[in-house]
Amino acid sequence: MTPQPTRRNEQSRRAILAAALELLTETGYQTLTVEAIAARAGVGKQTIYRWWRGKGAVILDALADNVPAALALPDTGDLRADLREVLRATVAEFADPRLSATTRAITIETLADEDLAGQARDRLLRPQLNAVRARLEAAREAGQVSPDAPLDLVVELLFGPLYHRWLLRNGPLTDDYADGIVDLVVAAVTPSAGAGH
Amino acid sequence: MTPQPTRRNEQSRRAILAAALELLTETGYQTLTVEAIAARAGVGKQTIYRWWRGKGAVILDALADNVPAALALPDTGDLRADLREVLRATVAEFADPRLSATTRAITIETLADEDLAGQARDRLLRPQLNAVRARLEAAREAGQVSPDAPLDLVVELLFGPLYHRWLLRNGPLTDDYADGIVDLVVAAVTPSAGAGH
DNA sequence: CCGTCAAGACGATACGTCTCGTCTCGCTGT
DNA sequence: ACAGCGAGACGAGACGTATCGTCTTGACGG
Repeated sequence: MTPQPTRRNEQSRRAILAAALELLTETGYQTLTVEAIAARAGVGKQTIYRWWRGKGAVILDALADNVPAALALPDTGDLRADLREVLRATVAEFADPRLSATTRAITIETLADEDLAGQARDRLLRPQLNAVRARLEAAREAGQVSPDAPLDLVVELLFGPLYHRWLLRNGPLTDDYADGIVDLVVAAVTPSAGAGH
Repeated sequence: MTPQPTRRNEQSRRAILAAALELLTETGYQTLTVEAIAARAGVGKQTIYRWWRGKGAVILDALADNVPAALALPDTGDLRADLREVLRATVAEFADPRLSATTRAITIETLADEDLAGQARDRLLRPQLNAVRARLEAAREAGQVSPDAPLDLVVELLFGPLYHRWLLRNGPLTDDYADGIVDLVVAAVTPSAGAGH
């Protein structure tokens, strides 16, 4: 039933993932088919279905391969400036149609397929969120953030509105928008403001 | 080319929308087909394609019919309590598998089809956000919110994290989570805290 | 008034196309 | 020889279009 991974053809695997990424950026996710991936990769369809559950799993694998396991934020000592930089970068990524299409593709798959959601969360989303959380922890130790601020929640407060506006097309994604989010969140967690309940 | 709306059969229209909602809750969005809607409604396929562009448009119409054009939040004078109630209600809706499936369906369609995104935004999302914004304006006039707080952004700060966690399945949706968001946002906009940049 | 009639939406269904995922071939490398 | 491989045939099922005869509607003439 289950194929033996030791006999797997590494060349075919790489060709499939590369072809999937190419076709994704060329034609978009909706029109992407497993047969097209197989043809582009010079591979039989069955080789894809033998190792993946479908096109969603293939694309997730392809995207996850290009994401470093652990990434770190800059730490200039100025929390507001560092957060602005991260959110502005995310805004730029979402505003770029090419990159946006890629991210949107895997998000659709996450919505539709609960099994893939876990992998997408762990391999694509969490590394980004954890990096921001680490920066917030450093700020907390520096006394710039209230000691009892729920940092996981703060991270979601930063990225949640961004994803919300992007996914639901609820407005333009600009640097001013990113800065506005940062200002509000920084105000919420600044010690003098009393972020605790 | 375009059919005349005056000659439209109201019974068929209602039967189609009702059948779409029924099948949506019974079998889910992925397995939902236009042919099944037509069969359940006792209607020809062409009658659906005559008035809608596809199953996404049908479902959007069906959902929008059940949403009041203008809804208002409770105003007890306690901003924090009122916001908690709204976010707790939203959390409950997202946590309920039945209701969640319905909302998720139209969200998928919004992701995939840009034309539908506008309608979904105006008919489903905006009424909810505007109601919260109106409550925030009242709070601002009462001096509970900083005069220069960007209210549209504040609304997104409330709902963004909720949608983010729900769509990407990034954690459990609980009342505590809703309360935590409200506490942070209230801290960000409270006048003494200085929400301005 | 009321019968006639054309326009057009209706239910029903056949049709071709597309994609999916499975299955079946030889072929190849170990 | 055995298991994965490229290639592609195959059935299932959904899509969107086309076409059938029927039914409703509203305008017009007697």
